[in-house]
Amino acid sequence: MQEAAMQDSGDSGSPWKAAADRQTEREAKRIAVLRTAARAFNEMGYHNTSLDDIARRLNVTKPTIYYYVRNKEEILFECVRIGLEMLDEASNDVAGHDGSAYGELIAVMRKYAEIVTMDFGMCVIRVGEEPLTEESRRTLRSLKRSIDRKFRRLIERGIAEGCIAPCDPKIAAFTVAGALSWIARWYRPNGGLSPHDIAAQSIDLLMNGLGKTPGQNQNIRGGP
Amino acid sequence: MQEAAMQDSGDSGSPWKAAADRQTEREAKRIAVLRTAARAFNEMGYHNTSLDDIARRLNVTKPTIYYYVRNKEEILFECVRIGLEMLDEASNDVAGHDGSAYGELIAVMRKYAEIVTMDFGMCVIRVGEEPLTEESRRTLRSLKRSIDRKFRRLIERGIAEGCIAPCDPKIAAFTVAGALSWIARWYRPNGGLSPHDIAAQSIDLLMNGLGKTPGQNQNIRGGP
DNA sequence: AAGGCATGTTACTTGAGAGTAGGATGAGGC
DNA sequence: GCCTCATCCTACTCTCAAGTAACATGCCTT
Repeated sequence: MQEAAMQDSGDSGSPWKAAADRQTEREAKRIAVLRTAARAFNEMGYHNTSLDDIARRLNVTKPTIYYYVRNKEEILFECVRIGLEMLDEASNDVAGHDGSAYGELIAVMRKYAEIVTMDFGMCVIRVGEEPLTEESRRTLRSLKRSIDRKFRRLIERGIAEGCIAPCDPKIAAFTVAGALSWIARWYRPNGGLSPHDIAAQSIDLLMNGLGKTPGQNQNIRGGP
Repeated sequence: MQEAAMQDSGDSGSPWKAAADRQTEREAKRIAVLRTAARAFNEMGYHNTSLDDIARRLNVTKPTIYYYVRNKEEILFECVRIGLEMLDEASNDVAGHDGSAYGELIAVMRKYAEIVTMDFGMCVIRVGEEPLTEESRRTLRSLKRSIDRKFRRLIERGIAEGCIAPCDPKIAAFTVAGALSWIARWYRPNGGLSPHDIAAQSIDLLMNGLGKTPGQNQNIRGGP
C-alpha cells in the first residue's frame, strides 16, 4: 500500500535526490489520477465516466492520463485492487482488541465499514469488476477470497471460543460482509450520519440481532 | 405486475379473441425480451451486453427488439421496475404469518431474499441504475423509498410490540436490506445452496445475531 | 382475392469515446 | 550554450454498438 502514501517528498538540498523526488512526485500524480477516477466512478459509474471527464477534473488533457496509466481498464483495476488490499489489511492491524475472536471480529468489521465509505473501498462495492478482463478478474477474485477467508476463520474461531453462536461460517461471513458492504451504496458524506456511527449501529445489530429475546426464533425456518 | 404473467392464451374458437390473443402474445414476447435481457445483464453487465447479444439469444435480429421496446434504456428501466415492484409487493402478500410484526418481518425478509435471486430482482441489485436517465432514476427511487418505508414501519411496529430490540429503524432497515441484497451478488444457481436455505440462515443471523449470549456487547461502541 | 396490418429482415448511418502520433515546453546536467 | 529527458498538449484515427430506413412475408379481415 505504499502507493497510497502521498507523503511529502522531503526536499533537502542534495542533488542526488532529484531523481527520487521526480519518482515520488510521479507516483503521487498517478495516485491522484486513480483517486480522481475512483471518485468519478463512484458518482457516475465506470461507463459514464470518460477519460476526458477525469482529465478535466485534474485540469489536464486526456493524453496526460495515458502518461500515468496504460488504459482505462488499468485505472479501474488499480482502484479496486487498492480498495481490496485496504480491506485485506484491515484484518492485520486490528489494534486495541483484546485477543478474543469476538473483539477482533468487531474491530475488523469497524475497519471494513470505514473503508467502504472511502474512495477506493467504495469502488470495490459500487463499480464491481464487470468491465475488467478475465485476467484482471482472476487477480481480484483471489484477493476477495483472502478477505472472505479471514472473515470465516474469525467466525470459526469465535464459535470454538464459545462467544459466537454455531452457524455456517460461509453464510455468516457473506451476510456480515453484505450488510457492511451495502453501506457503500447508501452512505452520503454530509448526510448527518458519520461512517463511525453507521458502523457502530450496524455492527450492534449484526452481533446482537434484531430480535429482542432469544428463543423467539421459532418461526424462522420452515418452508412454504 | 400483469406483464410478468405469461399465461397461456386460452384459444377457444371465437374469432373475436384473435386481436386479444395477438395482444397477449405480443406482451409475452415483450416479457421474453426483458427477461432475456435481464439474464444477460446479470451475467455480463449492462454495458457489456449489446442488443445484438440479446437478439441472438432470442434467435431474432436487433431491429426486432426495437419492435417491442423503444431503446436499450427502456429495457433496463423495465427490468429494474419489475424487480422493484416484486419487492414492493412482497410486503403485501405475506401469507401465513401470525399477525405479529415479528412474523411479518421474517416473511417479508424471506420473500425479499427469494426475489433477489430471480432474474428481475437480481437486476435491481447487480445492475443498478447508473445507466439510466435522471427521469427514470427518479421513478425508481420513489419505488425504492416505498420498499424502505415498509421495512422501517415493520421494524418500528416490532419495537412497539416489544419483539424487536430498540434501534434506529433507518439503519436497521438498511442493514437488513443490505445483507439480503448481497445474496444477489454471490448466489449461484447449481451452487449447492438453495435460495431458501440461504435465506433461512441469513435471516436467523439477522434476527438473533452472531454473538452467542446477550450482554456480550460491551465492546461494540467506543471509538478508536 | 385483395388490401392492410403485424412482424421481421438486410443494410445502413451515426456518435461517442478510447487510444495514438507527433510536436511544444521547460528543467537539469555537461 | 546545448543536449536530453520528462511532461503535457493539439489534432487526429478507429472501432463498436445504438439506432434507423426501407423493404419482405404472411396472416386476418372483408
